[in-house]
Parts: sequence; structure tokens; C-alpha cells
Amino acid sequence: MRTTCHACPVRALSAFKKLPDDKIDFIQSMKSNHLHQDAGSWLIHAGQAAELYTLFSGWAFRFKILPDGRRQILNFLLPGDLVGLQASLFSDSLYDVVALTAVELCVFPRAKIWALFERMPELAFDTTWLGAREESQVDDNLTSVGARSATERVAALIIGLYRRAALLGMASGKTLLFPLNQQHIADALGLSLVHTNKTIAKLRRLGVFDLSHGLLTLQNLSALARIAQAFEIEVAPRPLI
Amino acid sequence: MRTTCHACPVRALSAFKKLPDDKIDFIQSMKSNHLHQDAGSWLIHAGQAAELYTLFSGWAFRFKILPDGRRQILNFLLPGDLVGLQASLFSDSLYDVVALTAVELCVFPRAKIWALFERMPELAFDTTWLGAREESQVDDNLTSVGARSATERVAALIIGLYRRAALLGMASGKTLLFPLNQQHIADALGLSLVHTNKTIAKLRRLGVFDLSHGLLTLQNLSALARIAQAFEIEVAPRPLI
DNA sequence: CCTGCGCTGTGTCGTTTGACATAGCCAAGA
DNA sequence: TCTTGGCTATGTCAAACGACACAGCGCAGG
Repeated sequence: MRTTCHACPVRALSAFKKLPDDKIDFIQSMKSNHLHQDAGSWLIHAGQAAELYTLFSGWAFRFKILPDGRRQILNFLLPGDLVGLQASLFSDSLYDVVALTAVELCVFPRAKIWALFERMPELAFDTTWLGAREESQVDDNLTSVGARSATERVAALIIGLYRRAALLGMASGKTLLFPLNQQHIADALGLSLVHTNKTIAKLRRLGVFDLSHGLLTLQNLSALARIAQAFEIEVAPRPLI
Repeated sequence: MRTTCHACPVRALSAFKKLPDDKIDFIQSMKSNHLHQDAGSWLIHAGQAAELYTLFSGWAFRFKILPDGRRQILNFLLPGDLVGLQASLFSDSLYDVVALTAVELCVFPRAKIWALFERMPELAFDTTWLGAREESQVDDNLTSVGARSATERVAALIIGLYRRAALLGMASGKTLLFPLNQQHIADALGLSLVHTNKTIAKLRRLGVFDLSHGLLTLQNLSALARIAQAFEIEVAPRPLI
């Protein structure tokens, strides 16, 4: 356990609600471990019981695999996001979660989740709220995949991730360290790898953004938002468990 | 308020967990109204504050509209499902919900949701669980739309809805009153209306199912499941708020 | 210095899906 | 009876997207 929850640098970000000390004490008491995992490691396995985590640093993604091996990425996880809420409520997980970069995780054992509901209704409410927020992200992704063209989908994904990362202070100006490769983008958007590549090339030629060597540069944010027909993003401070 | 929650016929179904009397008393005390709404009426408006409902009877669907008018249906709601959990937690709803048939709704005012968390942690937990369950349904739909072919998508939707309805005793043998029209199916699956029509015609020709005049008949359930590469469905009794 | 590997880029071609046009059916209502 | 409107059906053609093939580039490891 590297830092106490009171001194948590994630909690200090303006993106997150401030909490009274007793709540933070409780979160600290629930936290059983602070894990480091390498890029590519499995955080949650489909079909197995899962703990509840908060992502402390790094990126991860949640996905399902069809019987024949096709992969659908459901959403991407950034610092402050809960990892495995669904999975920790059900007897076993219906999805996998894998680290996209090296990550650090705050571990909250399944067995303690009930205590949170029983003793800290405010935090229970926040947990439910975070679950609803993740669902609304999946809603947005489903809307992209179901209703937008390939170009619009890529634009919507890029602007969505950029906005989320920027709120966490992960962007410097118009650039952002961007750990997804084109296969991730393809699997999130329901496109083939080749078509994803060509679509990105097209947006690059249009001068909307550039994406190379793991670095995303937004050259024309308003054009990107227009192409994506982007929804607004929630900017009010959100809970952090 | 037509029936008391103790005598609720939905709760009597084997699909739902039995609850101790004091919890049912609490649910009864939270319930402010029992609404009847016609098919096609709006239950929740995007951009507006929403109450929390439990669908008592009938079908409904949840969807988003892009700025240019394209509609993406996110999921379908059957009796016992919460309506507007996300919406009632956020200041205003990010989606619309419309009744697909005439519906009856149990109304739980937003203002009382906090009391539920404060005084009834078991029910708060159940609420969170139901939110997670809805998310997992959206996950499944996203997986369909992103990773399955048109034929597979239609098969997956049909079998998914049939299984859910059958658990609620809404199917008689292999037939089910099925209120979706082809435009709903198209909007749920990210397909055009015409292509949806041709895909359904193809599955009909294959003798997998028939769908006409609002009646769904499953002629070959195992073929349908195979085509869909269907995931298993949760059959353990679930909470009912 | 090679070699292999993961990732990106690009051309050609085939398939799936969408767009548009048109028709039929059926129920509601004048 | 004749409309009208919503839904379903089907044909033709076009566009979007996927499959396959191959090339290049950077990097880790012997």
C-alpha cells in the first residue's frame, strides 16, 4: 500500500468529489492491497469470481469473446474508474478485463462490499452511481457501433477518450499518450483492422487528428466533434471509491 | 395502486427472489403510484429529470437519438425490470424510454431513493445488482452489433428476448406475443429496415423461426442458439424492487 | 549484424449491407 | 365502399466494409 487514501493523488484531482474523512477512512479500511500489473495482464477473467478494484493508474479495457473467438471491446477504463463492479456482484464475471498499460489497482475484496452497503450508504450510493455511469458509456459505444459510420465511430471514440483523459490531467495541450493500437480500436468499434487503418488515414489526411507512435494529437477538435456528432460529456465532479 | 406489493403477481413468479415482509413493506411505502400508459407513450425523456419505475406489465424500450435523428435502441424492458435507474441517479436522463405495448408502472419518486440506501441496505444492494444486470444486457447487445453478422444478430436478439419472456411465463410453448416491429429490430441491431426484413425472411426460409402478425414462433431453438452463438442466460432468481 | 515479431500502411477484389423504388396487406375510419 | 397509413415484402443498384496479400518499419534478442 503505497499511499494512504487520504493522500491519494487521484482523489486530489478536480474531476472527483471531495469526501469527508470518515468516508475516506472507511475506503482505506476496505482496501486490502495495492497491486501493480504489467501491460497485457488479465485483471478479470470471464467465468471466474472477481474482486472489485479501483484503477489507480494506467489504462485497461473490458471485453467479451464470442465462442468463435471474435472479440468485442465494451469500454476503456481510466484512473478513478471502478473495475469489475458487475463481476463482483455476480457469482462470476461475464467479461474479461485486461491492462492496456502497466496499471496500479486498489483492491476491495468481494467480502467487504456488503459492509459498504450496510455501514456507508453514501458510498453505496456512489458505487451505484459509478455503475450507472459505466452503463452510460456502454450505451454511447453501442450507439456508435450501431448508428454511426466508420469515420464517425473513430471520431467519436477518439474525442470521447481524449475528453476523459483531459479531465484527469493526462493530456498536455492537444496531445495525449494513447496506448490503444489499431486492433483495439477496430475491436471496440466493430470494424476490421484494415478498414480501421484506412479510416484513421482518412481522418489524418483531413487534418483532424494524428495518431502515431502511441501519441494522439488533436489538430481540429471542433471538426472532430462535428464529425462524431458527439454527445456532451458529464463534467461535474464524480465519486471516487 | 391496484394491488399491494405483498400480493404482487410479478413477485409471485419463480423468476424473482422471495423477500421478507419488512422489505416488501418498505417497497410499498416507497411506491407513490401505479401508472397505466398506452403503447407508444414516452416514459422517460432524454434531457429531463426522471422518476424510477418498475415495469409491472408490458414491454418498453430504451434508446438514444443522434443529433441527425438516427435512433439506437439500447435494450428492451420486460416486467420486473427497473426503468430509469441511470436516469434517476443523474440530474437528467441521457436516453429516452418508450412503451412498446400498453404498460403498467410502479412509481418510486427520486426523492425516496436515498431513503432506500439509508434504511434498507439489502434493497440498495439489489438495486445496484439490477443496474449491473441491465449493463450486462447492453454489453450483450453491443457484442451483437459489433461482432455478429446480420443473421447472427437477429438470431441473438430473438433468442434473448424469448428466453427472458419465457422466464416470466409470457411464452406459451414455442410461441410468444412479440410486440417489436421490424423497425425496432433494425434500430436495436444497427441494420437498415430493408436488410432486417430480408434477414428475417432468410431465417424464416431456414425454418428457424416465424414472426408475423405480432406472434413469434420458435421452430428450431437449438439451430437458433447455434446461429446466434448465444451466451448462457442467468436463471437464478433475481431481485424485484 | 541478423532475425523474427508486432504493428502499421496500401492495393485489389469480393461480400455484405444500405438506398431507393415499388407493391401488397390489413386495419381503422369516413 | 373507398381512403389512408403503418407495416411488410422484394427487386435493382450502389456504397461501405471486409478478406487477403504483401510491404515497410522499428525494436528486442541472440
